[in-house]
Amino acid sequence: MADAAQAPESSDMIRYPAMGRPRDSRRDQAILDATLSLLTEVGYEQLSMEAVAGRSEVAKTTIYRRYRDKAALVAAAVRHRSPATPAQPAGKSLREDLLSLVKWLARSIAEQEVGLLGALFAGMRNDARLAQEMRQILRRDETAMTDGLLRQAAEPLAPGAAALFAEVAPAVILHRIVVAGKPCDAAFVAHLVDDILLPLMRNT
Amino acid sequence: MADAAQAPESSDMIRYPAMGRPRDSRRDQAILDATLSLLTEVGYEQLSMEAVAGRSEVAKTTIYRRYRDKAALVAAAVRHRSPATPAQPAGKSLREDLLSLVKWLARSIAEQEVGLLGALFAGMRNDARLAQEMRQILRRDETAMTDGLLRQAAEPLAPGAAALFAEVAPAVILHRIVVAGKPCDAAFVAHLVDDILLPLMRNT
DNA sequence: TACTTTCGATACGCAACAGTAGCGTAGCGG
DNA sequence: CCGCTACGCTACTGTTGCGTATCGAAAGTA
Repeated sequence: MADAAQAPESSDMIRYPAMGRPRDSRRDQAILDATLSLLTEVGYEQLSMEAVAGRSEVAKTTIYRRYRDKAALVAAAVRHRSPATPAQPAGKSLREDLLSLVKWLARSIAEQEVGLLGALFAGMRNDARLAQEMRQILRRDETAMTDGLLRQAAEPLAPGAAALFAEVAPAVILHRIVVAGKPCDAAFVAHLVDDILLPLMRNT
Repeated sequence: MADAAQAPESSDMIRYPAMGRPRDSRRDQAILDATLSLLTEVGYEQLSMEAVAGRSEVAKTTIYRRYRDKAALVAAAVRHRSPATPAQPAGKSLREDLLSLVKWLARSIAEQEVGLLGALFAGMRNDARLAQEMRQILRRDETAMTDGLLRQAAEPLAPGAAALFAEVAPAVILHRIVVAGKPCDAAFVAHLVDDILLPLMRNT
């Protein structure tokens, strides 16, 4: 049992053998970290196994001993990604809660999720399974966030309000970053909260 | 003057010489059409010059005679794209107008813009100029749409209402298609109009 | 110690693709 | 007719990148 916990063995990972020299778990970690960071930086197509090997300071053979091919490696890295939960603010007022939540969300999307989304766009044509996996990951973050909002809100919220928030806030932020190409500064965050989110959530 | 009109010569195009056999404009058209359709199908990275040559039934040399490289070809194709304006509905009620407009917008995004956005994601890292060009194209469609809405609306609209529509509607549609991975069916269109857009625009 | 497996290093084989070059032919203008 | 260019075709160079093979050394286990 304890041994099994030390060898996580995601479903994409090639089975760990019982005999001989054991694998180095620090190399497991280094490979996944390098894959994830490169994925967000350059996207799926531009991600090369050689680059992963270089950044993780590991021989290419060491990667292929663990993962069958590039798709399996990327899937494992995405699955391995830590959830990234927002700091829960002490709910003083609904507006303050939303402001801090949207500010965190904008940072999170700009820094990480845009890269993942690029990979999603590119990969969804070639590998539907990988695309589905990424959608799951992205949704996991968003639901974790709205759950916290619903639990700690300063005002009692209608059940549909949190769902509306989850539907609208990430969408508008993403659209601004990618399509408009403008930064999500403090003015934009305030605009999103005051002109869009608060009217919607109070109206429900 | 008339001759200049027949030879559009976009800025990415290699200059058309004054002597010798003239270029065939049908080949110009076929090259740009093939490039654009392939771009929306497979994205920028996966777009190969060989595929463009094959689909347009043109030799690869004929492409390189016109465009310096792949980036110039794609930029010219994107710039050449026709605006795709929505059918303007006879404004019976604001809700009807919004329903038909959102329905058209959802179809348009699902069929074309997702592919262009994929190219945008991929290209924005390698070629900032190309990314800027694509943003311009995408915005051109959206502003054309909101202008029509503001002009023909059944109810008088606040000046901020059309801007809110342009900011929220494409964002939520895109988010649903890409992140949620669900189709924009009639139920979703009604939900978007009744639960999000109408409350927002009436409140302004 | 014998056996098994990991790990790094390097070199491959293979395919895809960008971009170029040369050749022969087809059109257009002077 | 002559000069110029477009066009298709084929072949070619150079690069990139996936995935494999091999070898020797290291590190566990029986």
